[in-house]
Amino acid sequence: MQTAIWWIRRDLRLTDQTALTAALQEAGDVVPLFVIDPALTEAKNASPKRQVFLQQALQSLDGELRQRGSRLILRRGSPAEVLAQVAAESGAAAIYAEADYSPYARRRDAAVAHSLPLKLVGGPSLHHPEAVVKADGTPYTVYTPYMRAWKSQPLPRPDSILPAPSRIPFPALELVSEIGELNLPTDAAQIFPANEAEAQHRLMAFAEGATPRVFQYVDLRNRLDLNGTSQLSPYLRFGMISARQAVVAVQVAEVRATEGLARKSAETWLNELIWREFYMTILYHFPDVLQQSFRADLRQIPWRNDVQEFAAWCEGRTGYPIVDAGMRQLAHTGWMHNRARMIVASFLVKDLLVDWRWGEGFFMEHLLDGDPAANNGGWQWTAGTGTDAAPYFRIFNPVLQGEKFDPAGEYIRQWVPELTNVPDERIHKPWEMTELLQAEVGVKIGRDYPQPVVDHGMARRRTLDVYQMEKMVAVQNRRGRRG
DNA sequence: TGAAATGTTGGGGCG
DNA sequence: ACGCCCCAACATTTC
Repeated sequence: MQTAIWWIRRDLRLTDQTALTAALQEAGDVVPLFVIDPALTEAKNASPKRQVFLQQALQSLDGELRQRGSRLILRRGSPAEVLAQVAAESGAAAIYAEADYSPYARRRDAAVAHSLPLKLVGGPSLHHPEAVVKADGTPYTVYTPYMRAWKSQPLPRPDSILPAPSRIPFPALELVSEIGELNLPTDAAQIFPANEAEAQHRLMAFAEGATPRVFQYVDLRNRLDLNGTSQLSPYLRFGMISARQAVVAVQVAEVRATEGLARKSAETWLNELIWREFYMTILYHFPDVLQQSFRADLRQIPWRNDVQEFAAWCEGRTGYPIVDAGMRQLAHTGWMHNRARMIVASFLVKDLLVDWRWGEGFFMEHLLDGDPAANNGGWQWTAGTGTDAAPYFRIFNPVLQGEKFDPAGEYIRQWVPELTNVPDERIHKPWEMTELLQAEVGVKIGRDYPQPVVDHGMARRRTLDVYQMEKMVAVQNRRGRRG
């Protein structure tokens, strides 16, 4: 009987588990291994929240494995060393893992493959970053043509989703595992329970059934006060469902949709999954975007980087209720509605003129779904510095965004409770309340809730000036170098 | 997956 | 009855 290692990274599931399936097919016994890698846990912008989520998911996965005659081997250390050690201890002839395309992951895997028989199978996206490229082999840098090419590739059949194996033979060996030593907070009222069953359940609740929520996605997805999105991002991030499963589920839903709006809704959600793969592809082909703006003409913006204003943003006390609600939702739950992400990001970059990389880092420290490709893509989009980015002059007005997407102020009242009694007409601009009204509703602006950290109208004109100047300078520099 | 500034139109008040 | 003005409502342009 041959033994193989199933090296688990960001694919913490047993359903549609191509790497595990390959290991089971090629060898009889399988050692499921997760390596806690100090290069990740001690990296800049590492996230304690995400670490807890991960460790809970590992504990849950260990339980699932035990029901199938296996168990999770958890070790700490450099992956290359740990893998060599476990291979020696178990006599494993091969290591199977789902591919991972981040720059660090590719370096790490290349180093492992240099000395060990590593076989990468499948990946966190449906299509490999090299599979969806232009006719001349170069990558797409604009979303829409990428999306069309993505959809023109062969898509999985619903019956191609692999069921979770019922038995996973483990070699007759004693292998040390640190899984029992995890010291986890037991917070029963978690918003994102970290286990595969929860992920599968959420996908089902969102995309299956007679009238699945995905059929209303177009109408509700931007509403901050309603539960219109799938809230699957942490689970996709850690592969507790596969991208293939999500795509198959939404395709099936789309076929079943009888009316146009339902079909369009399913299509819109699929497009969001494709944005995820678009940004993975961008990072794969342009790893430099983690260091600097994709667009060369916007690399020298004179950011203000006011540390006190940045702190006000981080802590949800900018004085703009919709911004503060988003930031507090993030701090409290490790997740933020996507519309809120755009609003708070626009505010940080375009109202406060803080370097988008500061915001990117903060999000990485707090988001359960924090992923370098998607997070970087989103921030560069907002800053107008990225691929297919928002134009520099697109600046969100936090009051109008609030009025549009949280019309009754319910999202604000949930996360900024000090404003609970502010009337709807003032909930998005509480600083306009008269002294009398402030006294009536028990909120003195400047004492109980902050004065706006900056005037939006002034900030908007300031940013337009700065970006315009920056583009002019870039054009002149190009001329200067040429002539 | 914006918002503000500017332009146009047309109804109604008014002398 | 007519012309003038105001301005809301909508459209277009600009950032």
